[in-house]
Amino acid sequence: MSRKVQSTVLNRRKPTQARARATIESIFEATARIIDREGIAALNTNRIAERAGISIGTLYEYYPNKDAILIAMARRRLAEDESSVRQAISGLDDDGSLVRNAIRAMIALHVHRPKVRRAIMAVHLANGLGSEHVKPVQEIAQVIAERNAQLPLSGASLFVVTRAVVGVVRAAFEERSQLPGTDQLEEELVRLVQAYLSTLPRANTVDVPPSSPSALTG
Amino acid sequence: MSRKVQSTVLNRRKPTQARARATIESIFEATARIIDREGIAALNTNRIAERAGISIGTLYEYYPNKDAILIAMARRRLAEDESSVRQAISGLDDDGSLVRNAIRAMIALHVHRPKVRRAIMAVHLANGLGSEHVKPVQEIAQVIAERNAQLPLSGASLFVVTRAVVGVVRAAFEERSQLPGTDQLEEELVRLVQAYLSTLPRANTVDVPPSSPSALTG
Amino acid sequence: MSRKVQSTVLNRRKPTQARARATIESIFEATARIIDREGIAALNTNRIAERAGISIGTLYEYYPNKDAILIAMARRRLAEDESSVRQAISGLDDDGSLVRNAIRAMIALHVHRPKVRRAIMAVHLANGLGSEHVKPVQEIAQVIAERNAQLPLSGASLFVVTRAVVGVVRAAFEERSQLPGTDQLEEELVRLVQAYLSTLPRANTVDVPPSSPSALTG
Amino acid sequence: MSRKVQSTVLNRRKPTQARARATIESIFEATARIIDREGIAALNTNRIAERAGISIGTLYEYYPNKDAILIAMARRRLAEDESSVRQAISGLDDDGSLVRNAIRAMIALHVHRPKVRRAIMAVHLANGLGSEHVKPVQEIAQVIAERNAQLPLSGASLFVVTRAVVGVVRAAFEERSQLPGTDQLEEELVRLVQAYLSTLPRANTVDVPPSSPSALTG
DNA sequence: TATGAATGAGTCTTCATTCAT
DNA sequence: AATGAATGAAGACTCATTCAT
Repeated sequence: MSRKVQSTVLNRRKPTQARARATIESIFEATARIIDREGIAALNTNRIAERAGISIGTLYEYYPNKDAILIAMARRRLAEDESSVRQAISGLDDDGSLVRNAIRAMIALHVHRPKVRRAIMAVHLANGLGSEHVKPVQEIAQVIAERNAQLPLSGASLFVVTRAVVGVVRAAFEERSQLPGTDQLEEELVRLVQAYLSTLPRANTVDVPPSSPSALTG
Repeated sequence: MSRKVQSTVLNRRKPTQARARATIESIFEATARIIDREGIAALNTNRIAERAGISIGTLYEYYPNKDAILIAMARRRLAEDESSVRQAISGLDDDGSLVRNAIRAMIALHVHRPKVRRAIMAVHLANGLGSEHVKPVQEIAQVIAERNAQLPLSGASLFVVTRAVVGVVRAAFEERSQLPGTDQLEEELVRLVQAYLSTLPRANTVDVPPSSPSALTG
Repeated sequence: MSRKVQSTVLNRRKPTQARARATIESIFEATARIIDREGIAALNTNRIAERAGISIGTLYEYYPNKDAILIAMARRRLAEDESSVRQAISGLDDDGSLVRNAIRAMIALHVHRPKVRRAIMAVHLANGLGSEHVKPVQEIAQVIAERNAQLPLSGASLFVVTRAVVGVVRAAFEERSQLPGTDQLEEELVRLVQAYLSTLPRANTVDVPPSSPSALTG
Repeated sequence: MSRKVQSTVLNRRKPTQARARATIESIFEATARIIDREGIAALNTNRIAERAGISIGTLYEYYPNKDAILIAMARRRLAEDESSVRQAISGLDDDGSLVRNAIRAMIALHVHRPKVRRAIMAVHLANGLGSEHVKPVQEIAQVIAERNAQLPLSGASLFVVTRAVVGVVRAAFEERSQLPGTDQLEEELVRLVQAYLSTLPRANTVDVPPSSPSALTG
């Protein structure tokens, strides 16, 4: 991305970077649209380039291979997910609304193109990037842990709440059947998390210890 | 039509059926091994035939295309899963061990070649067979519901416990990180389910919160 | 067909031969039906056997390969064609009805499954059996020549009338458009042949010298 | 986008188009050669690409499948045929030479690789393109009709002359036997057509029987 | 004679990727 | 940087034919 650092004015690269960003955006958008409408089996680099309005050569100027595109999309999504949830719980105190807000934010993440999310996350995982997958979760957990010093969320417990929520949300969007609507889903998930946390051995007397909603994975 | 006229008319075709079953088995096993060792990207019909010790023509004698093999495997697995969990909870009363046993059985299902399970279930799902996917869960739920007449498990609640457990178990075997071992996993899941169920509005006064949702999918 | 000549009574093979004839018939019929309904591209030996109600092994007991079946069909048809036309003109004198009857007979040949006729004749031709293709024509020509000693039908003239009629009839059944019906076709063909023959240099004074209708090819 | 900026904008793509034309030509030529030398059974896309000196990928860049190549060849041939015959009769008056010239032109069409012509036309027909097949004939007929306003060529008559000529010419090149040479063929065909036309009911008193039916098909 | 499971060479076709312009 | 024609390895699938029973 920066091999040929030009010696000229700094703002001369701005248009270029802006253009690059636009190109990347069009690649991502084209990829997402194809997955969403035609399925991942119909995804190929030539088609991506075509739909993105660029040449196949240009595509390879930006990404060395097909998987790189999906992985980049997954990474960006993961980052966005983390910041979304972070923002949703920012400024919130440990008053019970923390869990609810985190859950609501997580559900919101899955509303948009769940098929695409699944596809890019699958590739991300299949490429051995499982660790990156979990990182955002971990980090959100830290935030929450800092705010609830007295909550001794063990690794196992954290894992369980976290994946339980993710699993339910994912399933809700995958199985487009007559299953719970978004609101009811939120209600039940909050109940699930609260119930689970309330059974955890407590360090002290805090009443309602919230959880790590996080678990942005998949 | 001659030479080896077998004793009965009935077993006249038995050797053929036995052979067919063996061939199918070898196809499944070869497929599983390839997925497990080389990843699903390395899976192709020629290789399956080769590893199965049959010709590519014979392979297509049994299955019309590659996906058909994966789908057949998924279906068989789903059936086996259902019967495993059914058996695990058979004869159990609603004394709390029901939930634990169901969960233990479900965890056990994922121990064996989780990578293969994921791959075949993904194809199964991707081929629009989501309904078949959910059926076993539904059926196990019936069994449990019959045993706990007073438990008013709403559709949404059933969905949530069910998918929560599945989600956690799946994640545990997918993310091969420093996550909970099998025993701890069981412990936490039982806690999760019991806690959730105990918060549900009850029809009557029964103490023990029942129901293993099982959720054998995925 | 007679490797193992049994030493027993002669009429013992009769049922066998009858059965063989029936089998061949079923093979021909199955082949024709497939070509007619699904096109020659859909024709394969396994399907022929299946539709004929015999095993693929039995099929190869009768014909050494796929083309042999088509060639046998073509030969049989050619023979039938010849005898049909022969019969149509048998006993007819050179009174003008000869041409008409021969033409009518030829048109009749094409009414039944023209698609099949085309397919088998193409294979017959493609296998270098062009000479057999022409033979029936030649033979009918002899018959006619015998009856019209004074008509000096040169080889070229014979070829031309013959193929002209065949060409028109074939086209009429191939191009299923709004083209002439069978009756009008006959009328025009008779006119064509009569007109052509009347221009030929004559040996003597005969008024209306008819032609060789024959040309059963294709 | 740079380096060799060609003079005009227009010819900017000309080299590309010229190359494309050359590639198509090489595909056609390779296909024709294979059919001619090894028969249509030996024709496959890999071999076409090889003989054409291009990669199989490039072949599919130009044509989506094997039949498309044959159909394109047939269409081009049909167009060439039409223009050849049109040119042969252009400027000719209705003096008898019109028929002879049209026939001569039609015979000429079949001199070059009749085997190839047959093969591509068969595929063209088999793909339900029969209407295209007949169109050139129809159009030439119009030209002739315009020049012989008083000739009331009925649909049936037109069909008959037309297919008769085509049938004879085709047979002459298909059956490579001891049949008429090109010159004699022309002679006989002219005689055939003239004779037939002279028997048609005439609108008025014109002596010379006109009309080359042409019939470029097949 | 009949059977039909098994064979595997042969084809078609796709698509990620390269590179000359 | 951008282009897009060309590449060809790879993979899905067919079907004529064989042969053990």
